[in-house]
Amino acid sequence: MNEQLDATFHALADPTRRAMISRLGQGERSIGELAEPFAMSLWGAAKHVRVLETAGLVTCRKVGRSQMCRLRPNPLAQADRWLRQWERLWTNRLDKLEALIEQEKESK
Amino acid sequence: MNEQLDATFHALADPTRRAMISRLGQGERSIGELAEPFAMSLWGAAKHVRVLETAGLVTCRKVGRSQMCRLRPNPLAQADRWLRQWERLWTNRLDKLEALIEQEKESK
DNA sequence: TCAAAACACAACCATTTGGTTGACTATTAA
DNA sequence: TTAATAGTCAACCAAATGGTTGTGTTTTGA
Repeated sequence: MNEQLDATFHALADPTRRAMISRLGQGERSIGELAEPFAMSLWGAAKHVRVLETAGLVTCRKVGRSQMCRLRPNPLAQADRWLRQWERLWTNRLDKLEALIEQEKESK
Repeated sequence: MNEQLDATFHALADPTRRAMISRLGQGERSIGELAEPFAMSLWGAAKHVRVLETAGLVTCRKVGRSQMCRLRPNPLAQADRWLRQWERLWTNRLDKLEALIEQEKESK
């Protein structure tokens, strides 16, 4: 249970892996496609994908000679829940959520 | 900017540090008080506090011979914003937030 | 059939992490 | 003044991280 949070936050702590998640947000991608934007070997990228996979953030399935990866929703929701616990403590105002969603638009 | 997210998620990826944050949610604590629940040297605990501090999650001020630490709100809000970006993509329903807040109550 | 593509795997490397200990400094209390 | 308390610091250690290369293996396309 706590290990899940460990793995999730650890997986998110690397900019390469966050970029991969962003990429996967646009749809299924192969490991090669995920590796391509980075100056990194294929095997290096595959290890990042493996971290995301063992953290439960991503699932992969074999399609021909490619490994197609896609996002899984549940684990981030758990991490988000943990964070929001503190946000609530600080703000004490739930309708601040609206303002955050506005900021999110311009940051993406 | 991205380094901030790196540091924040990395700081949160350790159960000891998350427990320290929980403790600090109840109010200011000294480093010794933060170390006490763990079977860990004082210096080990101080290093965890230093990670939280350099990630900007915590600030410390010297009070007598003690170092009093307390939470800072902003960085977690940024991490939360990042996570919610994906939650939105998956759910496409903003009012699911209410259900998550319900779950949060029983988990704490 | 045969070569290239997409990946798996082992082995290796440098750096970081999470932890320790022992000696030191500064503050407080008796 | 003296002794205990709270924390700092340097040095060290084992294990994990993030990366590489070289060598397979499987699948596809020509």
